[in-house]
Amino acid sequence: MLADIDYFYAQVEERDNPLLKGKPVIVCVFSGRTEDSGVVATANYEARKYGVKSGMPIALAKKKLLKADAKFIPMRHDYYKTVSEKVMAVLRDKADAFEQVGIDEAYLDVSLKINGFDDAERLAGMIKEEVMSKERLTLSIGIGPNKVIAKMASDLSKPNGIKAIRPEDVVNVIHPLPVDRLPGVGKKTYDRMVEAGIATVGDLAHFDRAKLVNLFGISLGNYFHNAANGVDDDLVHEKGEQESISRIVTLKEDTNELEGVMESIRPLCEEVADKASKRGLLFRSIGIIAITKDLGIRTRSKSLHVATNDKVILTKVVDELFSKYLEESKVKLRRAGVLVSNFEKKGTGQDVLTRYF
DNA sequence: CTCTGCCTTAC
DNA sequence: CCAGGTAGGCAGAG
Repeated sequence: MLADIDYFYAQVEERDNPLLKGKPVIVCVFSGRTEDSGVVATANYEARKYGVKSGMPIALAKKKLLKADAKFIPMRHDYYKTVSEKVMAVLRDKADAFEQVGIDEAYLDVSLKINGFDDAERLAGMIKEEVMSKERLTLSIGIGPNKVIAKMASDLSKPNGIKAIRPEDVVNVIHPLPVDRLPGVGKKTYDRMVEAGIATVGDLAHFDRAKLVNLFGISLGNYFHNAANGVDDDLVHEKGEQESISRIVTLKEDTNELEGVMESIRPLCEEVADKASKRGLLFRSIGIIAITKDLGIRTRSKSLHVATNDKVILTKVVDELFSKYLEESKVKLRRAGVLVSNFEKKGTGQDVLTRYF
């Protein structure tokens, strides 16, 4: 199963404020640069009727909703996180294997506790009821013989639905769909596929596997071929440790000056170092993220010889990386960020003083 | 094989 | 008109 909380952030806001019911609700990330700068995180279905979508500039969403009584609400990420944890606890409890994906989705392997797809549909209904009674939230649940099919089934069931795709129906259900409904096919890949004459999932299924590998690489090429044929042997497994920690901000104004950037960046170095320390992690790679005024993304990074979590070292390396970057680049920066990765668990890595004893 | 930089997806 | 955080793959250079 793939269980997905419907229009999550906006649904939580509706739940907590009945006055919002029936109105377009848009949960926004305001960047603080101007009154309306920022993007839409989630919109409820009322707002979607007007063409409002996740990732859209808030200013554009407001334009589309000029004549509607729409509510624009600032995102409360920490709160949604705690709500998510409660829902996930219910879901995890129902599965033999569990894999959370993002804040509002999870795969549940329930093969061992059900007997056939009818039974799985009953279980999905019980899960939805339990989440409704405990958290007052609706879910959509897709059921299939593997993860890709379960995911596609959940998309077809939204909102507040249950849909099972049985093995014997897989091909008939997915082959007519446009190829970008296959998970992993985004805008860029879709354009390339259309260029190659692939418009539907069925087209993709019948496309030569070797050619797909040529076009998209060995890993993606084989994934596309198998998935389009309803085949996916990816296991449902609990995610491992986090592999990177990053923070990024929008600058007050576009700039090309080191001090202007570092002013905004230094607090982020602190936060990142603190977060690593809190988790008992030492990082060996330090990176910067630069987003130019035309929204292009540049990154620079550097690996250290010895892992650290020292914010002074972090800040100094970040300063050097930005200094070097700003010398090379001409375009002004709109946003800037810090990333650390290549973690070692504190205490298990090499200890310079004691290692040789 | 490692490091680096970039691309792409997705929530 | 434009956030923020994380993952994973690929390619080129060393």
